[in-house]
Amino acid sequence: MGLKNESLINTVELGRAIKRQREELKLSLRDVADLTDVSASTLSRIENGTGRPDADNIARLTQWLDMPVDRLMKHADESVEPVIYYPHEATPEIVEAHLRADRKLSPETAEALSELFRVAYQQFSKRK
Amino acid sequence: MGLKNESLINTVELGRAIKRQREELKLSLRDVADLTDVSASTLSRIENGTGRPDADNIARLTQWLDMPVDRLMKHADESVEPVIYYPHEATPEIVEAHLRADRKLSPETAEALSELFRVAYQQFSKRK
DNA sequence: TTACACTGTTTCACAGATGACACGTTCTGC
DNA sequence: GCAGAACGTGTCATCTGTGAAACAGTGTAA
Repeated sequence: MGLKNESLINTVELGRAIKRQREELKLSLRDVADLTDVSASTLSRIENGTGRPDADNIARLTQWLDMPVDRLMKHADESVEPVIYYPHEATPEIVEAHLRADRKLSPETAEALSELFRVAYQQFSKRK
Repeated sequence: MGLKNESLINTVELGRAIKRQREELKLSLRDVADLTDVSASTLSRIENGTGRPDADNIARLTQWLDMPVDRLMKHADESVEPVIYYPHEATPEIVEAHLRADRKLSPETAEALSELFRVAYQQFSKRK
């Protein structure tokens, strides 16, 4: 899956956006610091893209930018592998839970598949 | 403006959403931990709403929930939203992953159930 | 020049989030 | 009954982001 050492959030992009907006408005680092309740030192680090800002500071700054946080997300759906679960069981209950949660299936379809799977599971399980 | 000691991110809501979804899918804490690359202990803390998760873990979990991060933001204008997400699917691939990972089933049984489910899924899906 | 105000950056002690691991409990199979 | 595994949670050493303050430059006015 995703590498652990690389952040899922594009903090470099955030830093650039902040600096652009700040200079556009001809504000100093400390001006923005006061406006956003982020310290000047931290703001400097963020603008330069060093480190990984915590959630609150990211929230304060995107709020000031009026930018949705999700725009900073490195969407991992680039990965070839969609979504795979590795639980420990595949009981009818679990399959049913998945089916009920599946937006693509109508409730009737989910119900029918659940029932079918349940019967099949029992059949196959008992012949062990 | 905003008080500094209170987070701008509704981590309690996040914890509740995670727990709801996890129990809906009947997954264990460690299952979700493996799926999201968030450690089990951290996940436990988040579900219980203690502490302030860092940005990466929030990103990983909202990504797993298929929930926009902005929905966790405490904007000045308050919105009331207990929203339920149903991001997951029950495609044959996913069910097959479950079956193969099921220690209680023999490989042959898992294979047979996978094939059966695959056929049934196609049948039911196409009749829309 | 001198003195002062401002800029962005860096230092540093500290608070707290993290994951590996251990713990106690509850299932589950034998 | 009895192991053994899986469950959620607690412990703890490590790591890192933080803000106050110090810092080095750069005007700017007397």
